[in-house]
Amino acid sequence: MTLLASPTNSSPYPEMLGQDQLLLLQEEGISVRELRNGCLGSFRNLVEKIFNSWSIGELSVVRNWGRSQVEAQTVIYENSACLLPDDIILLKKEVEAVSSYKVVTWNVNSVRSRMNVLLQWLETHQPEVVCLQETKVEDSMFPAWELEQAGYHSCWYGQKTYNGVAILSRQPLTDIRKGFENGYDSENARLISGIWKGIRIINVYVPQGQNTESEKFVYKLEFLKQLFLEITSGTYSDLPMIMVGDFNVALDSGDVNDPEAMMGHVSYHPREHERMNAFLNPNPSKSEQTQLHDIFRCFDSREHQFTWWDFRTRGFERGEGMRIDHILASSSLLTLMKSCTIDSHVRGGEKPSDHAPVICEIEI
DNA sequence: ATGGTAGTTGAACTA
Repeated sequence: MTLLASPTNSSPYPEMLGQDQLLLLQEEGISVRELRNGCLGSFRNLVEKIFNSWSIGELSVVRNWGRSQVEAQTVIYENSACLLPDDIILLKKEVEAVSSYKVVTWNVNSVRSRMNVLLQWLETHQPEVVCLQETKVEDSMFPAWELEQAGYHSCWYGQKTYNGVAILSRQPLTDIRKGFENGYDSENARLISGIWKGIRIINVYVPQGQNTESEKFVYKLEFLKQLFLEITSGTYSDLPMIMVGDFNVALDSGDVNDPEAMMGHVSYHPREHERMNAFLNPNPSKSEQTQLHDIFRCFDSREHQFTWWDFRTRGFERGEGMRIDHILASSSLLTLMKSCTIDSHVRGGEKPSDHAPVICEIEI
């Protein structure tokens, strides 16, 4: 798979040490004295390499004070550090070039009014990619500078008062796309995507739909249909994808408070489920990458794990909400996903959004 | 069945 970075296996030592010594350096460690004697080239160069590796944590130096009974100690690197002949140099084994990253979706219900909460949350959770919905800010006013101070690049697609989406990331995304490729619904800022580590990150804010008799419900269904067309078009389907956002659809009976009461109402309606199933159900005509999965349900089968609670009914305090914010990912990413959680804690905090962040951890 | 709250923009709209 192209998204996997090849592990870096670049020891600086092969040209200065024999293969046996290199192996010994990793397994048991070698004393500075022995290294000097077995050095193939200039010992000064070798020491220089050792100091460099030491300073960046690639090796450790163990001092045993002439192999006396005194307990050996690991010497912390510092500028004035020196090596003694009996010090043992131990090269840390090549750690796999795999890291864990948090990818987040969060309907912030106005990014500007949520700025303090958002910055605090970023500081605490250190996510890699954060997809925001309902930023409610036109592009010229997006708080990119403050987010940059917090260590995040941003791309955004907004409008005045309503809607608006943005993606924050430690590394800048590439090939950023705003809105639908075919021009559908260009007056509403509800869709943005970009490529991160060979994965297309798609961030969407699906219309809420008001009620099933409303024109807005028709719009919601059409939007979901267009979204499916968008991601199954040739220009998206080559890369694995993580599609996240506020879908305004609870997928299953466990995702609403009272399924019988909710059935047929907006956000829990068969026609909405039909549209969502287009993404989730296996379909031989779909490309491999557009077969998506509800990542939260890969890890957590409990009922009532909500991501949204109504301000008006004091839903959070009453424990009544819906799971309508989702992280969907391609089949090919499933084995890389390590967890998926909802941070409902922040929903109970100061000046919360009505939605909680959903976090997945991916190992790449 | 209604209205409850929050956000934005300036009395009405969306969620």
